[in-house]
Amino acid sequence: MSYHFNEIEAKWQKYWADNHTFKAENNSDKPKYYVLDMFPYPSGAGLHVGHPLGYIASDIYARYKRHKGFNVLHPQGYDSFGLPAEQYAIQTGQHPAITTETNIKTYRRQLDQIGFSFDWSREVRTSNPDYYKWTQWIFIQLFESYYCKDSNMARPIAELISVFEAEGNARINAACDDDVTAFTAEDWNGFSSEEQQDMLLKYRLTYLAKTEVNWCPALGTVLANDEIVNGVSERGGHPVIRKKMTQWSMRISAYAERLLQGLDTIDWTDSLKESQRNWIGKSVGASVTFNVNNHDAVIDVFTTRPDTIYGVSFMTLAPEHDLVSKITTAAQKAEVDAYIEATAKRSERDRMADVKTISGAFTGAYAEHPFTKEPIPIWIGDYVLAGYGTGAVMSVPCGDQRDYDFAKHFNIPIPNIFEGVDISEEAYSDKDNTVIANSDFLNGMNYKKATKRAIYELEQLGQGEGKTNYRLRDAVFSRQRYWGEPFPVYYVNGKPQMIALEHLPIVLPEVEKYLPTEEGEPPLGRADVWAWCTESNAVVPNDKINDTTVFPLELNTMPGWAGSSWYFFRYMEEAANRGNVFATEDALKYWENVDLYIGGSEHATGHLLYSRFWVKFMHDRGFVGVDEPFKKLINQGMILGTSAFVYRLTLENHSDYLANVLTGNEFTQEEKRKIDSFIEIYNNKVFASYEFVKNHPFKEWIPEQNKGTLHTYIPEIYEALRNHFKDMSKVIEGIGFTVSKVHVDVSFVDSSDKLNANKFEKWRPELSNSEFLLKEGSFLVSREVEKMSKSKYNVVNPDAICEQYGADSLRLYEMFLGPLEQAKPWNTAGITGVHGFLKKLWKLYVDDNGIKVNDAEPSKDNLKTLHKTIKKVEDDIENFSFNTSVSTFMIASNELTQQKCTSKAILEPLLVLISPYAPHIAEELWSKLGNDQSISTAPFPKFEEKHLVESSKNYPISFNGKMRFTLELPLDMSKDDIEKTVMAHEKTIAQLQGREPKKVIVVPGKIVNIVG
RNA sequence: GCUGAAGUGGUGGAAUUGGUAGACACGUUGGACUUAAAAUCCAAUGUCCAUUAGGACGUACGGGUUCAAGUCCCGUCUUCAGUACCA
Repeated sequence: MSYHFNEIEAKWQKYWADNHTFKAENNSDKPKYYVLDMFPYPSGAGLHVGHPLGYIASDIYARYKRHKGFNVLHPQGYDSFGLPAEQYAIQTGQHPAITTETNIKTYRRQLDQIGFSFDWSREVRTSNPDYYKWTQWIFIQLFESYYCKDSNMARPIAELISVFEAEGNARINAACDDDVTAFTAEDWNGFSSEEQQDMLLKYRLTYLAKTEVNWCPALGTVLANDEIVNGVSERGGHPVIRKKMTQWSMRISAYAERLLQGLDTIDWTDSLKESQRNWIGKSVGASVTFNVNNHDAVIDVFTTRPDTIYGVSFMTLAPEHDLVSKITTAAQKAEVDAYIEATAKRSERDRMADVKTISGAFTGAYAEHPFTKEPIPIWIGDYVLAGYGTGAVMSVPCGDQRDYDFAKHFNIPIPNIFEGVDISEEAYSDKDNTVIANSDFLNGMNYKKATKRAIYELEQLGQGEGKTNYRLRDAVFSRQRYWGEPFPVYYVNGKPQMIALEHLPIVLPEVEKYLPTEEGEPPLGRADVWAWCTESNAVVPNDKINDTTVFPLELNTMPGWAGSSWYFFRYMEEAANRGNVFATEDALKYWENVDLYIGGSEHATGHLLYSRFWVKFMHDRGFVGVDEPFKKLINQGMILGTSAFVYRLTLENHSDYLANVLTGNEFTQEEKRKIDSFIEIYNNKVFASYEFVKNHPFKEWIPEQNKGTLHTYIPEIYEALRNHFKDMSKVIEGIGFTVSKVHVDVSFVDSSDKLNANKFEKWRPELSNSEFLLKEGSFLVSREVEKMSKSKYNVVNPDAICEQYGADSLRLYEMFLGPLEQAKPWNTAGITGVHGFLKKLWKLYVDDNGIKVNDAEPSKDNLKTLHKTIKKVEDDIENFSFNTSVSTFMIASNELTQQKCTSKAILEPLLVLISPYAPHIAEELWSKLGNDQSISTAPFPKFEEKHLVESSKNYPISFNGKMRFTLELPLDMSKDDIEKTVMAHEKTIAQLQGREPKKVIVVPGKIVNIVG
C-alpha cells in the first residue's frame, strides 16, 4: 500500500467539513485560544505559494493548541470591499459584487485544498450588508462621542451638550479642532441649531473637515501618495493637483498618547512597535510665541529645545505659511514671490527627496526675541513643512544641522551658546552633554535644567508653555469610490445627520457606471435612488428630495480600513446570534481579544494602528471589554520567486563590419544573401545555455529583454554556433549578435536548472522551432531571486503543488524553507525533500501487506528518539520556529526507520506531533491504527526526561580551543578522573609531542580543552 | 540621514546559555537495481595541501575579551525592510 496523498487529502478534507471538526464552542470548560490571520482581500489572481505561508503557521499553532486542550477559535473571512474589484468594474461594467463572489469561490477552493482547520461557520465578508450594518453603527457611535482629556477617554456627546448648556465650554478639556473659541452658556443657548451643530462637529470623534487631497482631474478621483509618480498619476500619467475637499476625518490624534502607551502592554516585535512609535511621533518641548515687529502678528513655533532659545538667529516659515504675504516688505516681495512660485512647482516628493539643495528667501521682516528683544530676521524655506507643527521654526543654527546649513548658505550669524564646543564645522546636537552658555539666566545649566527654566520664564512672559507634539494626523475617512461601505448619513441644510440603528444597514445603491460623475462627484452621485425620507425611514428616489422630509444622502464611501478595524470581534459570535448585535456580550467576554495574530508587516502603520484606535474607542464606550485587539503579533516574511532566464541571440548581418574587413574576410553577394536568409530564419530563435555566459566578464551587463542592447563578443558562442550549424561557418563569420536575458516560466525548468525545451517551444508561437546551443549536452538557465510576480513568470500556484505533491508536502515545505519572519526565495525543486520524508513516514507504518505497527515493547532507542522529538517540537512551536521542527521530524523518521521500529507506543504519539504540520497523513495513519475519532483533539504527548538521561558523553577533546578527537567517557566521572584519563590517552600524548600543558580545562558534560 | 533586521558551503538553512561550525534538505558526483526511464536504496560532498595518516584555512571585513567566539565588546562595509527636511 503506497502513499496516495490525493485520495487521503480529499477524504479528510471532506470528513472535517462533514463533521464540523473545527467548529469553535462559545461555551466550553477548556481555556480559550484565539488564532487569527490577517484579513485576506480576495484578488482575481487567486493565491500563489507566498500567500498561505502565514496561514499554515497559524494553522499549525491552532492545531497544536487543540492538542494541548484549548478551545480554539481559528476563523477566516474576506476583506471584500476594495479598489481592484472597482477598477475591474470600471473596465468591464461587471458589478463588483459579482467579481468579488467569483474571487471568493476561488480563494475558498484554494484554501480548502491546503487543509486549514478554519471554523468556516463564522466566516465574515466586509461587503455583506449584515456585516457593514455594524461598521455603519460604529461610525455613528464615533460621531456621537467626544474625547474628554480629563477622564482620558471617549464619552457620549450628550454629556458635552449638557455642559455647554449649563456653563459653556470654558472648563471643557477635550480633543477638538484648533479654531474653537470660548463661549458661555448664554452664547450656546443663543446659537442657532446650525451653529450648535457646527460647534459640536469640532468635538466629535468623527467630523467633517476641509482636507487637502491629491486630486486628479483627468481620472476624476483622489489618489493616494503612492499612486502618484513624479507629480503625475501612476495610471495614465495625468497631472495631479492639491485640492481642498470636505471629507470625514477620524480624530485618532486624541488617542496618540494611549496608542503609544498601549504598545508596552502587547507582545509585538520591536520593529513593529518602533514603526508605530515613529508614526505617532511624540516629541516633548515647548510652544513659543514670537511677536513680529511693526505688525499686529505673532509667530507660534514648537521646539524640542527651548533650552537653546538664546541661540536663535533667524526664524523660518514654510513658504505656504499664512503670514508670509502679510509681513513681506516691498523690497523683498519680488524675491519671496518668485521663491513661493518655485516651491509650488516642486512636487511634495521632489521637495522631500532633495536634501542637498538649500534654498530660501528673506521676507524683510523681523521678529522680536522674547528675552533679549533683539530683532530676528524672518526667512522662508521649503525645508519647513506647512503640514507639520505650526509650519514655522525658531532656527538655532548652532544646535541643529539643517538650521546650520541654512545659516551658512545665507551668511546668517551662528551664535554659539554651548560651553566648550567647537561649532566651526557643524552643529552640536548632543543633548546629554550640553552646558548652556551666553544665555543669561540659563548659563551653566544642562539640557534638562535649562529646558525647565526656559519654559518657566516663557510662561512668566505669557509667550510660551511646555507642550507635547504628536506627528500623528487625524485620518481621512471619506473615499470617492463605489465599492465601499456607504455612510449612514444624510444632510439637512448641509449639516450631517445620522440614521438610527433600527434603519441600518444603508445598502449600497445600484449605479449604471462606477466612475465619478461629470461634475466630479463620487460614483454614488450616479445613483437615482439615493435620498433619505425621514417619514418612511427609507432610501427613496432622488427626485423626491424636498429638503423638508426627504434629504440627500452622503455620496462618499468608507475606506478599506473601516471594515477591517473591528472584524475580529465579529468572529467571536456564532452566525446564528449575530442578528441584533455585532457580537453578544457573552461572546466578547469569553474570547476577549486575539491571542495570536499573523500577517504581513505592510500593515504596520495602517490597519494595525486604526484597529487599535477603534478598539480603544469601543472600550471607552463600553462596547467591548478589552482595549487592545491583538495580544501577540507575528509578521511572516515574504516568499520571493526564483526567476529563470534564457539567453537569446538577436542576429545582425556583420559581413561589412570592420572586423571582417581587417581580417581580410570577404563575402560574395551570394554569401551575403545566405547570411540574410539565415538571420530571417533564426533571429531571436537561437538560445545559448547559461554555461556560455556564466564566466563572461560583462555578464552583469547583459540587458534584459527590451532594455537596451549591448554587443557582446563571446567566442564560446561563435564556437557553439559553428558546431550547431554544421557546414555554415562562413555564414556564421558574417553574423554579429546581441545577447539578451529573457524571463522564462519557472515551470519549464527542473531541479538542476535544465530547461525543458518542449514546454518552452510550446509556450508562445514565436518560440516554436527554436535552436538551443547546448554545453556538455545540457541547456541551463540562470536564476535570480525576485519578488513573485506574473510579469516575471516566477509565480508558483499552490494548486499545482497540491496536485503533484499534496497539501501536506506543501505545508511542510513552506515551513521548511526557513524562519517564518524572514523573507526567503521559493524553489519548487526542494519540495522533493519533504515529499520523500512523507513517503518514508508512510512506510514506517504501512507495507505491502497493510499496517505493520504492532504492540512490540519499545526499545530504549525508540523511546529516546520519541521523547527528544516531543521536546524539540514543543519548544519549536512555542517559539514559532517551524522550520526546525520539520528537520526534527525527518531526523526522527530516519532514526526510527534505522531502528526498524514498529511499536505502537512510539508511532502513535509521533502522529500527534506531526499532525499540526501534516494533518491529512496523520489522520489517515491515526485511523489505520484503529482510532475512530479525529486526531485533532488527541492530547499532545507528554515529554519524559528520563528517556533522555545518558550515562556517558562523547567528549570533544580540544587543544588550544581546536577540537582534535572525541572520547567517550562516563557522565558521572569526576573532573580529576576525566583529566587523568584524557592526559593518559595516546592521542593526547601524540598531540602534545612531549610538551607540558599549561592548563587543562574540564567542563563536565561539555568539553575538555588542553592549553599549552 | 534615522530606526529595525540581517550577512554561515554551489543553494535553502541549523547551531536555544560562549563549549565538536555546516544538523536537516536541495543540488552535484559515484555506485546498486532496471532492456531503459522513473521510483527506490547506498556512498561521497566547506576550501586548500597530502597517496595515506593527517594538516592548514574557514561563519562579511579589521581589532579586542576569553582556556574557548558564528555567538560577547569596539570599529568598518554590505544587503533588506520601514521612515523621512518632524523643528
